[in-house]
Amino acid sequence: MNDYDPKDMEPKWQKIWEETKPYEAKGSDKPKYYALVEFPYPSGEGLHTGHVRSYTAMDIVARKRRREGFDVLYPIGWDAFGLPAENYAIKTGIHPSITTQKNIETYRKQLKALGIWFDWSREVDTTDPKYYKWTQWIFLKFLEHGLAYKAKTVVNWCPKDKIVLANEEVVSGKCERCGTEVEKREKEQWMLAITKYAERLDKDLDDVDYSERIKLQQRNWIGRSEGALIKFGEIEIFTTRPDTIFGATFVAIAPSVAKRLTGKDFGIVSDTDRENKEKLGVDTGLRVRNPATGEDVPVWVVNYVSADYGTGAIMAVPAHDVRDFEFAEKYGLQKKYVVIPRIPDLTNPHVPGKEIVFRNGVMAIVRNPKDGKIINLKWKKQPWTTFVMGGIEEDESPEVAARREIHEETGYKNLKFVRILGGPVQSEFFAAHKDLNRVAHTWQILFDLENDEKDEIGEEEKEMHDIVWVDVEELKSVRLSHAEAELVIDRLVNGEKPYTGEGILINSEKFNCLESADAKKKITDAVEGKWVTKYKLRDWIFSRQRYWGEPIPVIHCEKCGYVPVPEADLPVLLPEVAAYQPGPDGESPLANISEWVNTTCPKCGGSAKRETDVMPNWAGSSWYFLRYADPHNNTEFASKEALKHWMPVDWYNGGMEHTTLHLLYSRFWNKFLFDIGLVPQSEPYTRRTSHGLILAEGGEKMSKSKGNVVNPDTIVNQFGADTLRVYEMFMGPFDQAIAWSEASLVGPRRFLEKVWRLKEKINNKEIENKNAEILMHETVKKVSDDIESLAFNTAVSALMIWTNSLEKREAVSEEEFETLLKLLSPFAPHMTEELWENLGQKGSIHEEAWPAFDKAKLSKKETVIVIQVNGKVRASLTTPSDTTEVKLKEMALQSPGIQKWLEGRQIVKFIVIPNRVVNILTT
RNA sequence: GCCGGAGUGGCGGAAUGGUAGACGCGCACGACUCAAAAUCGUGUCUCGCAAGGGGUGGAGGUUCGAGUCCUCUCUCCGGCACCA
Repeated sequence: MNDYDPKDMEPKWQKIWEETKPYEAKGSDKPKYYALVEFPYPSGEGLHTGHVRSYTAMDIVARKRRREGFDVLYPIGWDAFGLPAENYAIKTGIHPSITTQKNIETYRKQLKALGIWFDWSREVDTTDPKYYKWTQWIFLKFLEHGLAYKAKTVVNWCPKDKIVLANEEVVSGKCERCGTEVEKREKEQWMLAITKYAERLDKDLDDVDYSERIKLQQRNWIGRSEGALIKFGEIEIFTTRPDTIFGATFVAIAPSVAKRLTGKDFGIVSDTDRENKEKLGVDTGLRVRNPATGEDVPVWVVNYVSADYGTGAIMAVPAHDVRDFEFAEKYGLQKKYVVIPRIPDLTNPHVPGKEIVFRNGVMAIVRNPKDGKIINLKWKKQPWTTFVMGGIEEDESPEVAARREIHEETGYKNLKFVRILGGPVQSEFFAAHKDLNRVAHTWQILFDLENDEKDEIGEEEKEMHDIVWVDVEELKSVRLSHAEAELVIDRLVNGEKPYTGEGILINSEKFNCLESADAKKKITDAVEGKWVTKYKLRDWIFSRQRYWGEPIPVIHCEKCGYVPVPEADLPVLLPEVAAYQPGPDGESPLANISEWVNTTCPKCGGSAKRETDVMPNWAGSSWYFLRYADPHNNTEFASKEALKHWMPVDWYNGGMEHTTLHLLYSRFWNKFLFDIGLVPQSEPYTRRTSHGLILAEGGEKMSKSKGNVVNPDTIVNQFGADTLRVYEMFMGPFDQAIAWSEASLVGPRRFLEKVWRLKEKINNKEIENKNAEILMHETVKKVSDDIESLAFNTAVSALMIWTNSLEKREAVSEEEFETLLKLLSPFAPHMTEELWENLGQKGSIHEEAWPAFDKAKLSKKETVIVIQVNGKVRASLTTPSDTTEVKLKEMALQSPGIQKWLEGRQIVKFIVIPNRVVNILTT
């Protein structure tokens, strides 16, 4: 009975498909569909479960598309340059290409055993000279258009291994291999000017269908921001907050900028890439003019400004920037408040039509240092509790005003000024006792009581309020009648923090009372600054001092400089080396082969040296999707016709971890090739989605070192490829990380067995009844829709529900069974093909048209209506669909068990939502 | 610190503002069996004998009705991080 056995069935069909090649893209007249997954790095560990997740998902999409009438391209290849093969070569002396080819063989076998229908005739391999010839060729195009250049950059250097390390080889500042502390070294490197494309890489995201989190992550990475370039004397600074310029009390510059300016080394090292680094700085002695205030301000060299963002110089505004604040506190530099928050009192808002009256005020926080208690005033005629407060008179400083108010309102006279709590705020409220709308700029000042000595206060004041002493904890629960109470208490408890938000300008001469947003450009204009856009994105360091990569096709000649290798001489082949160790000065191992390095200059014919750096392993993957269109072309990287036919990629699925590097790099290459007229679209991918990580059973990351890696082969052997595929689709939402669960695999396996057994129930009768037919059409719709929205888990669930229902029946019609198989076939291609054959069908189920649903057959005859009384479910009712409201009301009242809820009550209202709910509201 | 995402049974997870827990795993009981496995059936949020009550991290709010919308808050995950 239970004779479902994938062991023979799966290899059998794989062999047949291998021979009939149903998966090859034809380039026919049918509409094209290009489905793409990230090609794997063929590591020694073999395929992992994450590959299966992504590849199966797109396999399902690709199969569905084919059956919807598309000519589908779903290719695969190998991103085969990379460190593991090279490190293995250093250890064993085995050439990386041998290791790589062996691994590719394994991957191929594994992928085929999963029944994924890749177009194997279009395989690409980035390490194949026929492929990397064109990677080199594209590099020469970059060079030709001035987008590849040499520059000195800082690299990670392991002094023991004498090797330049990739960032991923540096683990908490140490060499991953030998544990030696990594040093920073300057080195001349090839760069690609991706920053020239920053604006378009950002803006063009508007027009592509990437999931929001992908777009967001790319935008953050590109880091567009607008701001002003403003000259402080000879120093030009960049700021996004020109509205705070009146508070710029010094200028901070990066060490290299200081050196350039003064020729001196101040012993400060720029260290902007380490977290929680203590801020350090030295006064250069230079003074420059703040163009807004006209005052001279000091110039400091600091370690927290980096030379390569903006201009390497900033105007420091301690009152409104956390970093400047921290630095100014440490070195005792001046702080000036120029932007204050607007705090409208929501419980007591401005009354429209009433006069608006402005005042400068103070709020005095009077503390008894003995017990830490604070004075509150409890007002007698108004429901208010406040601190001591009042207006600042002409010629008064805030402190003097505060002392006067304290004396008037409390009688205390011996007070010690402690500190200003923070910058003033603008509160906006309706002053009921004066019948006016108040806009107040209020300083908060903390005083300690020196002693109890106090004068008698006036009768008038006494009548107004009582004095209450409250400790800080209680303060939080007192409902203080200040809009800014929360801010003030925070400043009192946690100390001052700079106000970095936008707000209203003060102390800014003619710009006072403007809003920040408004003031930014006005001030920039006034100081003759320039409004500019900046990006965080940096140019791409394109050199690697390694062996296993594409040689950079450039020759250096003493006379002619850097000369591109002529196109006819491409590819520059990776030479055989005796050892894979780096060169004596950390160069690539290629530097050790003098007969390869020494060559002649293509320009002047004199002696010259080859570039020994190779490309990063991001190079080959930056354009592989183009090569798939025309993988065997020997004269072009891909023909224009082929590109025009297949590009753009309609749907590209891959890992979230490639969002910022690979995805951005490949968009950049594609845009460049578009600009020089070699590819047809500016954006390579129409739609991009990401699958979630598959974690190990305990929720940790799978890793070789933890020994918790699940090998797909084991699962295929034990359960079959179809079960593995269905399981991975069913396990949870596709875009979320999820833990592997061996125990849960039996569910999908049982489901497939159940489908398998259904064949016993087939007869040729019509579909049994209307409900069965509805379920069929519902399932067709649900599965079709869910595949499009990557909701594979609920698609499988819908198939299970239908299967369970069919299984309970005596007999199943042929139409139902065939439809079920068709829907299931992209998920479980082998067993459905087998069952299809058993049915006596000619040809492959995978060539059958995708099932369509009939909209008219989706609507149910009967609907369950929920009856609520006062929002609580009290009964339910099966009614013909689309019963009218009036009828529903009637039926609801008559339905059993409802009357008792209505006894002794008056019905106030009916809420009737047809086909859903009747809610009866009573008194 | 900043920017995202997520918190629902024993577990993975469902749920256009309309019966919370679909589907699957696990578990319990039953059928079949000499027995077991497999399979099938029934049950499985929680308190309660029941009638009913409570329940989607927590506190408020909007609504006839909130897992879903709004405000605040806690926790976890991801990304960026002295970016001016």
